[in-house]
Amino acid sequence: MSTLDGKTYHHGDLRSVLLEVADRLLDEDEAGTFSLREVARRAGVSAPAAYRHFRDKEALLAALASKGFDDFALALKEAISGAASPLAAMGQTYVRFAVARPGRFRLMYGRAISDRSKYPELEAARLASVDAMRTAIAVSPQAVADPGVASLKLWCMVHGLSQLILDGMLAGHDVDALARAVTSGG
Amino acid sequence: MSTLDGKTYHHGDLRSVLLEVADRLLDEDEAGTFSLREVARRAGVSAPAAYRHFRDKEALLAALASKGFDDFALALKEAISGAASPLAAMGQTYVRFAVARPGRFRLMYGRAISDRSKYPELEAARLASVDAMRTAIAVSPQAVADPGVASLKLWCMVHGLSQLILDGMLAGHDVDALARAVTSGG
DNA sequence: TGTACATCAGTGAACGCGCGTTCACTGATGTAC
DNA sequence: TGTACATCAGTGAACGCGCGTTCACTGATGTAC
Repeated sequence: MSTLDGKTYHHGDLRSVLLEVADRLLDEDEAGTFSLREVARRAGVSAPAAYRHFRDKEALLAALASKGFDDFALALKEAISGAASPLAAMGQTYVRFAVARPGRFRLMYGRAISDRSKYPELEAARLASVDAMRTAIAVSPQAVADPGVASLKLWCMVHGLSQLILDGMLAGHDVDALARAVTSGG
Repeated sequence: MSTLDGKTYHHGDLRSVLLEVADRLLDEDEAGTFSLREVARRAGVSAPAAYRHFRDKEALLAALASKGFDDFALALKEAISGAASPLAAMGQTYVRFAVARPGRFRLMYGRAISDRSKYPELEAARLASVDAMRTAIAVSPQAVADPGVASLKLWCMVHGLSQLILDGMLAGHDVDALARAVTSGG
């Protein structure tokens, strides 16, 4: 049952392994254009094996993106809670998250998944991260006239900054400094 | 020399035609993943013919993106000049430009062109549009403490908003209203 | 005005590639008795 | 404890596809004399 390298014919936890491998591939191939075959290859498994665990390639990407949003929401919540300036903390965390793993961020927000409504858990995970951002406004010590507009602005600002950095439009600038400038009051 | 449909063996202006066709394709295929072959097909020409006019597929994309930034800079300048609120005008124009033709916007700011430094005219065109944005701050009647930070914020905000709209994260909202909210003072 | 010739801008065929996915299959596992 | 059998989770081969690009070519054009 066990082969020399400890693998069995039945893999045991192939689904997790495929997700891990794909997640790592996102760092090599930021466009997220890696192939299912490549994922299977690196997992040491034949390509069709993947179809035991995912309906198709997009389903794998969706699972990956969901995980991304889960991590994202968690990171945002942690950063916000107890921070002297929740806005700044949130902004910095947002941008750092994007910059740390551009491929993952692009997958989360990009159009690689054509119809997000097919993946309810993905939408749920995404909304949890939106919620975390709203919280940053709500718990902010600065009084805000219109929380709705304020959080929209904040979101646009940190998202725009992240995208511009990822797309190389702000090369040569310090990421944290940019994030700080953008979330500074006013 | 003339065939029935008015075409000659030597096309005359194939380069322009290819660019036009590709530009139109950007509207059908927002990801910009259309193939060179498809462009040639629609231009009524064999695929290799394109190589008389572009080094490779990326060169065609770069030419397309350059044209996009030219149009963009022009639109921004026009919107700003003489506007009561240059900031709002600029923001609205930015977002409208993105929303009007998502494929083109994505090509301009995305990573379809892997090494932008290979296309100096593309960078020049892009910088012209950045300049237009700086102008919006400079000519703004509101006094601004730090024009550098202010224009960074503005840019991030309108770019982020554009991206979020294009990525379907703000479905159901009115684009102009969003743009107005985001560029409103404060 | 005619002609020889270089050059330009197309052509169809082909190369090599890797993809997503399906198929019929087989080895491994778990369970009922 | 043994065994028959259903089910699960892999396999290799294959399908059909379209891609970017190169090749040797040919038809069209422009120019020098």
